[in-house]
Amino acid sequence: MLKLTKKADYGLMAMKHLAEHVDREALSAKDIADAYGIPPQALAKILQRLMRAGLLESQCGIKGGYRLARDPHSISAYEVIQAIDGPLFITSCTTLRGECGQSLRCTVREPLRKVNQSIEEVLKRIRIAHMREEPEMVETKQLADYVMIS
Amino acid sequence: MLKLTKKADYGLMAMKHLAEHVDREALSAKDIADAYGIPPQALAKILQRLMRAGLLESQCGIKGGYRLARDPHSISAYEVIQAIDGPLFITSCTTLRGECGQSLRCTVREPLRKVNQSIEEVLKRIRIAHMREEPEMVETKQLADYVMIS
DNA sequence: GAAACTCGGACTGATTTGGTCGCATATTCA
DNA sequence: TGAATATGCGACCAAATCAGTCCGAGTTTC
Repeated sequence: MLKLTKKADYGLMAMKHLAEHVDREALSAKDIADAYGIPPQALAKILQRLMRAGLLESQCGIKGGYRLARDPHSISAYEVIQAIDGPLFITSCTTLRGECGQSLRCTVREPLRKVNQSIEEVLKRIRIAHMREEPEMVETKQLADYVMIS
Repeated sequence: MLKLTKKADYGLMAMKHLAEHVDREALSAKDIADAYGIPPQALAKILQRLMRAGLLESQCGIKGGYRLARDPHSISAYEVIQAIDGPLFITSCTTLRGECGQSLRCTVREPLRKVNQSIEEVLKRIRIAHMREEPEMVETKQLADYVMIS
């Protein structure tokens, strides 16, 4: 129903948290989990995925933990979500190979692919450094005026 | 993982099909299902939902079927999806009541709500009358320039 | 060497999704 | 009038996905 998984939510929260503490030492998965009431083991696996995707640096051992691998201004929500949940497609029939196995005569695939691109672009524009409770975004109504004029 | 359900896909295909045959008699669920290889019973239930949402008119009995209740230019993809899958939220914690039961200190809810609005607007702009294989859409890259300038 | 971390697969229960079945009602037409 | 063909709707089931736990590693610090 067009929603993010909880894992993706957790991942975004963790990344935002790390972005707000770039100065500090590395933060452990438990530290972050406790701060938001997230199940620690669940968050641990999520952070490992973000690590493997190159978004985080990790340090093993006591005093270890995670740290952003890049400037928080350069990390998009899209990257975080994709690292956790894999590639996102709005159409349920689309696969990585790009084809629609189910209905050969599917006629909505192409228009929805465009929608998919729009959503991707929106998510790519959102950087974790910008995620504040009151983000300075251009009113979304305005943006809509630039889509589907045809 | 941010994807439409198959039911929503089917619904959009059916609506598009009906939009292309406004001139004809009412089309039965089976007619449409056969045209795209959709399980007839599954599509029947979807069409009933679209009917209850006021997007379709139905006629019982032999020679019966479905017909668009409104001008296809006035029906958005958003309406179709919402009629089938219910209200869509990008955040997994958001409920109809608007609150995040899980993590009280959830800090990404507000930024994601804005993303949600953007997606809604995009889907509302897409009318089923416009859904062609090669839709005339403004390049999505352009639209992204209007989001998140902060 | 103990403590506190990360690393990663295996596993389980809950929820959602995709689809079917059956029965009731409505309409057409012979 | 009654058979054929529609919609209307709830119940049901199997498969997939999601959310979360468990456990046994390896690493670093002290």
